[in-house]
Amino acid sequence: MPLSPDSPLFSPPPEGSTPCLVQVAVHTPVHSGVGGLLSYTCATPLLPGTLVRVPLGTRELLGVVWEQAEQAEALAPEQLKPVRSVLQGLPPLSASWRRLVGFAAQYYQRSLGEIALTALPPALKDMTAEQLAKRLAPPKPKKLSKKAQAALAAEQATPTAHAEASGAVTTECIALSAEQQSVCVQMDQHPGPFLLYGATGSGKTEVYLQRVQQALEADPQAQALVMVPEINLTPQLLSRFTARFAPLFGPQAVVSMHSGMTNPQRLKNWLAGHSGQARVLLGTRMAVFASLPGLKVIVVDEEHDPSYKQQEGARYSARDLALWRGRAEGAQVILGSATPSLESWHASEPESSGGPGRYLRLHMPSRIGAAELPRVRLVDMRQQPKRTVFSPPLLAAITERVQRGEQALVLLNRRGFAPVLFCADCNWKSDCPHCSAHQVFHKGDRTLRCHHCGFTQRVPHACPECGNPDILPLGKGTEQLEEELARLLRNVQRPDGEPARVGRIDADTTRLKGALEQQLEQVHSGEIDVLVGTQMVAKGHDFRRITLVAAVQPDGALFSSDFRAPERLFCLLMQAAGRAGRDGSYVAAQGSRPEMWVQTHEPEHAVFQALRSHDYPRFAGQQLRERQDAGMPPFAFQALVRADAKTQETAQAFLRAASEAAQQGQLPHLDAVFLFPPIPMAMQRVADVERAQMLIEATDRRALLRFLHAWQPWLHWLRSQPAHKGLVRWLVDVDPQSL
DNA sequence: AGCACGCCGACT
DNA sequence: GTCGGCGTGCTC
Repeated sequence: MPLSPDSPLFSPPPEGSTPCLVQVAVHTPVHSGVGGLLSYTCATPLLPGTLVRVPLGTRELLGVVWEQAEQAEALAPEQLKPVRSVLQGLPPLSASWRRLVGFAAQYYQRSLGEIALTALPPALKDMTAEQLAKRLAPPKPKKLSKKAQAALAAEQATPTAHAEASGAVTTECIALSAEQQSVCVQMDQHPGPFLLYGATGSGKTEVYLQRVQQALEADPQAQALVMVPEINLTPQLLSRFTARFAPLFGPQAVVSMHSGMTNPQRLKNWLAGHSGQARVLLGTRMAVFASLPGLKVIVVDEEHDPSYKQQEGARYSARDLALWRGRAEGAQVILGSATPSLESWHASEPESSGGPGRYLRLHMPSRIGAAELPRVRLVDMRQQPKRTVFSPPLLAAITERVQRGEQALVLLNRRGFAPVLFCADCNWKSDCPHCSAHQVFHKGDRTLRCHHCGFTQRVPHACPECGNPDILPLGKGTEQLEEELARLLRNVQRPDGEPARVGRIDADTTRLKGALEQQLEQVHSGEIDVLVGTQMVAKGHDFRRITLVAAVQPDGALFSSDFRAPERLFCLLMQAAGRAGRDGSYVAAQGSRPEMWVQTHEPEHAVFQALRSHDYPRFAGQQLRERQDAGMPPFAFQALVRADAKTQETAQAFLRAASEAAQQGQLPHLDAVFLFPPIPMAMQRVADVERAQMLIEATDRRALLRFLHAWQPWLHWLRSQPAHKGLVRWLVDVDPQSL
């Protein structure tokens, strides 16, 4: 076929005077007139995925070369500026990475550049081509960090790990339980995605290790992505992965990525993933965007955890993107949880029973090492005197555990001494002047602190309204619980004759770096007998001698207006229960039985009944039926438009106007979406900003997305109107995780 | 979103 | 006389 000059295949002869045109994604928001790809000139053609530095206004920004958009934007040639520099030496970001970014941008209603540039390590942004070249030059082998060495030594000391480390593929299943083996076999025979539904302590991590190892051994280029919900959970999983894989694939094989790292560390690990040097990348939700050219396995541990949803900027769900990425890149996705999200549970309902069967559900019901699930004891607080904090039977149970040398964990999801101070004479309450919330009384440093905006004051000596010197703490926080428990147990002795010791772990006691590790160590070493804590300690930690867990006041979540509150409470309690009796041989040796205590005013509530029978499937089934009847997710799709303003009325007026614009603007799929009226947010005012929201619901996901996309320009336009002057910001949250 | 430009109030 | 408040407007 003859080529004509205007054929797309025609490439002009390399005349020095005819520069090429490149499209570049830079960090600009969708609304700004420069929300899309920007055109620049360049002396030589550049491959898509190449990193460049380009001028924008007075600034010079990092950008990513994107493929040519279908309709080349008509811009006068003299308006175009040349690319300033090209970051040579870095392999271009792959087409699949760009597709992931493109999908996320479109799905979460953000600009390409915003997603692309926040997915890259921040250190890259202010780095010249020369600095990067220097950085890339020597791939010098570095020795293991002390931590990694210690972990390595520990794992090699155990015979099974040693056998596996030196063994070949064929020996890999030796240490696995029958359940783990069966799960691995099924994962061999099915492409996924999988929902690995395994009780806490059933050995899900070992399954992850096996699957990752198998993929890495099968292909020297293969890479794995392992995600955890919280930064606190990375160290222990990292040491386990490093111990297993460093001997097999080298000391650089396992790297991590989370927001607690310094910029140079993050750059280093990102480059390790991008270059293929790192075989396993372990991190928090941000890791889902890592450049991993050989990606073959994706693990999302504790997939139900709300932390996978980013709550500012681009509000993406790392779990959902992991599923998309796995499908797009042919990588096997494993979602793991003891209490799966209802979304995943529904998606894994087999077709044979009328479900969508999109994921394969694999069940591991047994705890490793003969550990049994804790017996659940519900204490009916209606039978207790008012204001009881520790019911006598719970206190007796804790006392008994301590006397036997066992440990107990007491959970209360509220830090500080008391959630509010109160004057009985004039009804004054310690309200935050900037938020619709109380200031919390912290006895330790004698302060009143707002947990929403951070506003802090000294505790007043008398009521600021009427001068009454008797102002009282109302309600209990972890600080007070610790104090009371220490008092109640002051005459209780451990088997060694020492008095019982009470400790506390929450965001206040772990503010300093390394404090959490240190305090966990105090629990492990037995220095502490009773640990009081927030949900921070309910997740993931491997306590060996805790045989009793108590949730003191879990009822609050039952009165939430959020339809997901019962699900979240169930997960939390189930996870907390999982902290009890993890070491089966210890429990057996003690001759005791692990217990989970729940003090509640509504013991007959479905959440507690399901907890008592450890029957997640029944609970999920019942919740899903309710959701289906009410037309809620996962049977409908939601988005939230939020407006922040100086007054609630301004915020709501903006949303009302937006709603009217949608009705009148001939937007696509208007008939397929339902716009609820604007309402104040549950936390209505934060840091002197009033917040309102409007729920959008649709039964068709694509219709919802297209509608939102067409709606955006109207929202931008409205914001610039004089009528909405007081508006501080607006934002769209697709698949909101709390309402 | 940045960042400039620009036009009004209280400081040395 | 300047420093600095943040309101508009532009960026390939």
